[in-house]
Amino acid sequence: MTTGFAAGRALRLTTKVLPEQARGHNRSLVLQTLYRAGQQSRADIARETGLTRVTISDLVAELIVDGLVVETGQREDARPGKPATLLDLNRSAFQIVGIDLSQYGVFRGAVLDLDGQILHRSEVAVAGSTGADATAKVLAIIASLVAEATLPILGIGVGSPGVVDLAGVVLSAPNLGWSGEPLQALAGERFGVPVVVANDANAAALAEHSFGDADSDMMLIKVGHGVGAGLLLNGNPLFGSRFAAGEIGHVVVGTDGGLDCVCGKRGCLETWLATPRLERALAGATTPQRKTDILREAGQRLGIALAPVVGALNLAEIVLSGPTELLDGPLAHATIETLRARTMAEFHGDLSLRMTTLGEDIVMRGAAVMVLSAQLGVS
Amino acid sequence: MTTGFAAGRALRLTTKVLPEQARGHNRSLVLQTLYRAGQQSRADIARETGLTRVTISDLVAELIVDGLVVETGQREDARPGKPATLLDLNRSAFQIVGIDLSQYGVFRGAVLDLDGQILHRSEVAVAGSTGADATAKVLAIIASLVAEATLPILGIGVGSPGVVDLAGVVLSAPNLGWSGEPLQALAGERFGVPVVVANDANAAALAEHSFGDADSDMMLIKVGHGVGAGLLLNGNPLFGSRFAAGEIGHVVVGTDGGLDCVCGKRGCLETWLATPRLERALAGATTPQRKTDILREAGQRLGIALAPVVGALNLAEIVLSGPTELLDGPLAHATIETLRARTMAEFHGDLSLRMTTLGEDIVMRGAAVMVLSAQLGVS
DNA sequence: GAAAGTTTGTTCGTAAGCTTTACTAACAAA
DNA sequence: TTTGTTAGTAAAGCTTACGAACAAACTTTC
Repeated sequence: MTTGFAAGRALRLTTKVLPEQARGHNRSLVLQTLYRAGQQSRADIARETGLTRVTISDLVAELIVDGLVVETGQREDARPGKPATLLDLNRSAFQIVGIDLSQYGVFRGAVLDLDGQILHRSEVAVAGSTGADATAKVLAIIASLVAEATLPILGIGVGSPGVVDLAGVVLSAPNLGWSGEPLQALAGERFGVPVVVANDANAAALAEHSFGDADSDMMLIKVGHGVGAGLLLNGNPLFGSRFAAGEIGHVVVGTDGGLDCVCGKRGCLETWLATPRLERALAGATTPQRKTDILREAGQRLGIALAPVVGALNLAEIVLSGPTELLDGPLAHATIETLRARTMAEFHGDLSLRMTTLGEDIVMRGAAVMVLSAQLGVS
Repeated sequence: MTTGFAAGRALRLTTKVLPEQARGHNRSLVLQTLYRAGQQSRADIARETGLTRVTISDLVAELIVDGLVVETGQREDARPGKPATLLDLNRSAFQIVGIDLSQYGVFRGAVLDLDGQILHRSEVAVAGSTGADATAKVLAIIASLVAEATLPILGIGVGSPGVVDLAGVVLSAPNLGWSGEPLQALAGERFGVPVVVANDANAAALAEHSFGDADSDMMLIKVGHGVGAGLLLNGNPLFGSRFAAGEIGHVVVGTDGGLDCVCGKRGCLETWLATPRLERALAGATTPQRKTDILREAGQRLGIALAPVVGALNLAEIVLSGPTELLDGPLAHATIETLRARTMAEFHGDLSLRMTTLGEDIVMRGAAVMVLSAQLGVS
C-alpha cells in the first residue's frame, strides 16, 4: 500500500468546506471548461469534468439564469443520437477594464472582452503626478474607460508597480509616491463593480499563462524603468511573506563591484538591466561590436542573478517582457547561456527563455485575467 | 465593491469537488485541531472551526469509531454549564516509522509516536552499498523498526537524498546509485502500510514547520556531504518542474572563479560549503583567525547564492541544518550580513536566519510529518 | 422503410452533508 | 429554589450530487 505525498498535501486546509462552497467550485469548473474549449454540450462538459449530466444540467441552468452562459444552437455534425445543444460563455454579456500603471510616464488602460481582446484603448500622461494626484489620474482613466464600455463591466483590473497586498492596497510604489494607497477599495467604492489591484509583474505572468504559451510554473522578468519579476508556481502567483515577491531589481549581482544604484548599494540588477541605463550605455558605444558586448554583459548579469532562483525552484520556463530591441537578441542569448553554465543542466534540460508574445499590452491583459479569475474562477 | 484577489485565486480548480470530499476535508480539520491543541471539547472544536456543534459531534463520532479519537474525561475547571467532555487524538493508537537516508555512510531510522517523539532508533552502515544492495538495506532497516513498534504502524516515511517524484520514485540519487528506484511502491508492497518517500531537505523543512518554530514560508538549507534546500511556501513543499526544487548545491556562486567541482563546473556552492571541503580547509588553517576567515567566506558565499532567492520569493525565514560547530557562528553571521547587504532591507526587515532546533533527527521527524499529513491530513 | 441502436437532456426519487431549531443534562450564582 | 449558561443530542429541512428511467432525435442496419 502506498500513498501519494502530493495527495496527502492536498488535504492541507485551514477552513471548513461547506457543500455550498463545493457547489461554487463546480460552477467555476463548468465556466472554466467553457472558457477554454467553448461550444460544448452539457454531455461534453459532464464527460470532461467527471460530474454527471444531471448535475451539469443543473449547474448550467443556474449559469444561464445568471446570464453567464448561453445556448448557441445545435451541433451540426452527423452522428447517431439526439443532437447536442451547444453552450458557450456569454462572451458578449460583459466587458473588462484593464489598467497598466507600470509604464514610465503614462497610465494606459483598455476595455477588453472576456477573451482578453482589446476593444478600446486610453492613455493619460502621468506628468510627474504623485500621491493623491496620481490616484486621481488613475480613477479618471478608469472612468473614461467605463464610459467607453458598450456592455456591463464584469470588473476592473489594475496592474501597479511596487508592492501590493492581497486587499489591493499599494503598500509601496516610490515612483508614484504611494505608500499604503488603498486603490482597490477606492475604485471599488467609486465605480460599484469588483476591482482587483495587484503587482504589474504578477499580472503579466498571469497574462502569459492565460493568453501566451506559458505553462503553470514560470517566472516572468519585466524590464523597463526598473526590473521586476512575477512568479507563477502551480499556476498560482507567489506573493511572498511581505507581498514583495519578485522585487529582484535591487538584488546585488556578482562579486565584482558594479555601478552605484539609487538604492545606495552597488551592482544591483537594475544598474545592469534597466532600460535607461542600458540605453545610455548603448548611446555611448562606438561600434556595433561594442553594443553587442554591452547587451551580452547585461544578459550575463541577469543569468547570474537568476541561476540560484532557477536552481532553487527548479524552474523550466522564463519569459522576458520589455523592449524587444534590447532584450531579444544578444541579451537573451547571454542569459540562457549563463543560466545553463551555472546550473545543473540535467535538471533543467528543457529550460527555456523567450520573449513574451503579448507585447506591450501584457499588463492590461493580465489585469483582465485577474478579473476573470476573481469573478468567474476562470483562467 | 471590491474583490480579494487571493479569494479569487483560491477558486482555481482542476477537478470536481464532491460532498464526500468536503466531508473528508472537515474530518481532517477536526483531526488537525485536536492534533495541535489537544484536549478539547466538541464545542471547542466547533467554535474554532466554524462548523456547528452538531456537525462536529457527527464527525467526532465517526473518528471515534475509526479509533482515531478518544474521549479523555471531563474538564475540571469550575464554570457554569454542563461540563465538557474532552477529546484528543488517540495518540497511543499508532506509531510511525521514519527513515533518514541522507547521512553520509549510514541509514538511520526510528519509531516515533504521533507527536514526533522518538521511541526507538536503529542504524545500519551503508558500507558503500549502491543500487539494489542499498534498497535491500533500506528495506531491512524498515523491517527491523516495524518489528520494534509496539503499536500498529500508521505509515512509513522516508527522506531520501536526490530527486524524488510525487509517487515516491527516487529519480536520481547518485551517491546511492539509484535512478528511477520506486522505493515507495516497493516498501508499500513489502510492508502493507502506507509509505511516503520524499526528498530529505523537503522532509526537514516540514519537520521544522511542524515541530520547530518555522512559519509557513521558509527555506531550509541542509549542509552535509552535499548542500540542498527544502522550500515551504504557504506551508506546502515546493517540488519544481522536474521535482528537483532545492537542488542548489551545484549552482555557481559569484563571478570570481572558485574551486573545481565534481560536476565539472567551477565555484559551485558545494565547493564552498559541503562539510568535507570545509573540514579539509579548516584542517589546513594554522590560526584561529584563519579558521574564522574560512567560515566567514563560506557564509558569504551562501549569502551570495541565497540573495536572489530571498529577493525573488520575499522569504522572511531561513533555517540551517547541519553540523552546528561549522554552521552556527561566523558562517551564519556572514550569511545573514551578506543577505542584508545584497537585498532590499525594507522588504526583509524581519529576515531571520537561524539553526534548526531539531538537530540530527530532523529528517526522520520530517518523514513522520509526511505520514501524518498523508494519513490524517494533519501537520 | 421499419427496426434497432446511440446519444442527449430531463424528470424523479434517493443518499449524504450541513444547518437550524429545539430539547435535555448538568453545572454556577444568587 | 430560581435563574442563566454551557454541552451535547435529536429531529426536521435544505442543498447537492447521484442513479434509474425515459422521451426526443438522430444514424445505422436489415
